[in-house]
Amino acid sequence: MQTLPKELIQKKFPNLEDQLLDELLAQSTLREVEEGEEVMRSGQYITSTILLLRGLLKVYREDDEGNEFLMYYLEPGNACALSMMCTARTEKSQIMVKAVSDAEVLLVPSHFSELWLGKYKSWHNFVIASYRQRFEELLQTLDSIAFKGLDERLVFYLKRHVKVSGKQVKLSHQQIADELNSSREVISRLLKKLEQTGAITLHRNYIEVHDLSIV
Amino acid sequence: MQTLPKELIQKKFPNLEDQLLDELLAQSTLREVEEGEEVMRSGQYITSTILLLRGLLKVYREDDEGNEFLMYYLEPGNACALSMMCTARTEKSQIMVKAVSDAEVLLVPSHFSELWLGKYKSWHNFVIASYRQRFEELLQTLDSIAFKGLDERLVFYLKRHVKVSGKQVKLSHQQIADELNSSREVISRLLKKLEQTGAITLHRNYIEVHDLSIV
DNA sequence: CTCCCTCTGTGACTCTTGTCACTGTGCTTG
DNA sequence: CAAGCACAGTGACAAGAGTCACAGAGGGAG
Repeated sequence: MQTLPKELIQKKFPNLEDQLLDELLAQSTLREVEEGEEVMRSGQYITSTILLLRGLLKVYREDDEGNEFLMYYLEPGNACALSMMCTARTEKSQIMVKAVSDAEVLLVPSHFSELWLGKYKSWHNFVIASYRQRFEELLQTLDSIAFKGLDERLVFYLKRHVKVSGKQVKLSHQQIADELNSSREVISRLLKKLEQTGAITLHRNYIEVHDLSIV
Repeated sequence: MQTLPKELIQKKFPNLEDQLLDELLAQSTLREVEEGEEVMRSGQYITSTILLLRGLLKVYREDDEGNEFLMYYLEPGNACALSMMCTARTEKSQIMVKAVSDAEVLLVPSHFSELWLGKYKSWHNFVIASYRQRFEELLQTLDSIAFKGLDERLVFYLKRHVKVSGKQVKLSHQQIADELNSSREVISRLLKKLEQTGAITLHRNYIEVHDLSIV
C-alpha cells in the first residue's frame, strides 16, 4: 500500500467531484500489478470495481475450453465496466484482465460503487460513460469477428495495438494468435503477406508497423 | 396516437417512480409498429430512447456491405440500450431494430432521457440495469460467434428463439441464414442434421422444435 | 387443375482456416 | 563454442463454410 495523492486521482479522473475523491481515498485500496500479472481471473468472484491509474490493461474473454480473445484495452482514467456489473455471474464464459505493463489500479469495493451511484452525480455519470464507451468498443470487436476475415482482423488488431502502445509491437506470433483465437502458423502466413505489401517489417519477437492504412 | 394508460406503463416498468411515470406520459410519444417494420434504421440519427411496451423486437448489427446478424431480442419492459447512447455515431457499422410482431414502443426524446438520469433515481437505476443486461447478452452473442462453429451457433439461435417466441419457429431457412450472417444452403444442411437427431422437425416455412438440449 | 413462384434439398467445387510435420535460425546458457 | 530452446517459415492435408447449379415440392392465383 502506498500513499494515494489526491491530485493524481483527480488528474486521471477529472470529472469526479471533490467529495467523492475524498471518499475514494478513504474507501478504496491501491494495488500495484506487474507486467503480465492477471488483475482479474476467470470465474473469480468480483467484489471490486477496478479503476486504472497507471499502465495498460487488456481485457479478454475466455470460454470453458481455454480459448480466449482480446476484447479491448483499458488506459489510465478508464474503469473496467465488467467489474461494475457485480451480478452473480455463474456462466462458464468469463473475463480475464491482464496487465500489459506495470500498472496501478484502484479497487473500489462493490458496495461503495453501488452506493455512490445514488450519492454522487459525477460517479453515476462516470459509470454510465464507462458503459457506453465499453459497449462501443465491444461492438467494434464484435464487428471485426462477425464480418471480417482473419486477415482484416489482424490488421484491426495491429492498429489497435499501435494506438495504445506504439509502432513497436513486442509480441510473438503465438501471442497474437492467442489473442485472435487463431493459430500461430496462420498468423505467420498473414503477417508475411503484410510484410510483402510493405505495411510492416517482421523481426524476432517484435513487429515494426509502418503504415497499416495502405492494406 | 393513442391514450396512454399510466397503469400499463407502470405494469411493464414497475420500478419507475410515480412522478417519473407522469413525466413519461407527458413527454414521450407512443408509436405503434407493425410486424416486420423497422423501428430504427442503420445510419439514422438517434433522437429518442426506445421503451418497449408490447410485442417483440429484434436488434441487429449491420455492416456497410449489407451483412447483418442478430444481437438480441427486446421484450416488453426492456429498453434499447443503444438508443440511450446518443453519442454522435459516425461509424459505418450500425444498428437496426425490427419488430418481430406488432408492437408498441414509447419514444422518449433523448433530451429528457439524459435529464432524468440526474432527476430520478429510479430512471438511472433502470438505465444502468439496461446497460448491464444488454452487455451480458452481447457477450453471449459474442461468445457464440467467437468460439463456436456454425452448428452450435444455430442451436444457440434456435434456443433463444424458442425462449421468446415458442417452439413453432416461423422462419424460412433464408431468414435464419441472414440472421446468422451465413448462407441458406449451409443452414439447410445443418437443420437437416438436427432433424436427423430428432431435435427438430422441418416443415415448409417453419420449424418445430422438440428438444435442443439433446444435441 | 395448371402455372408459377418461393422454399427446400443436394452434389460439386473453392477458399479460408486449422493442424501436422518438419526445417531453419537466432539467442542464451553452460 | 556447443547444446538447447523458443520463435519463425513452409508444405501438405483436413475440415468448415460459402457459392453455384439445378432438381423437387408445396401453396396460391387464376
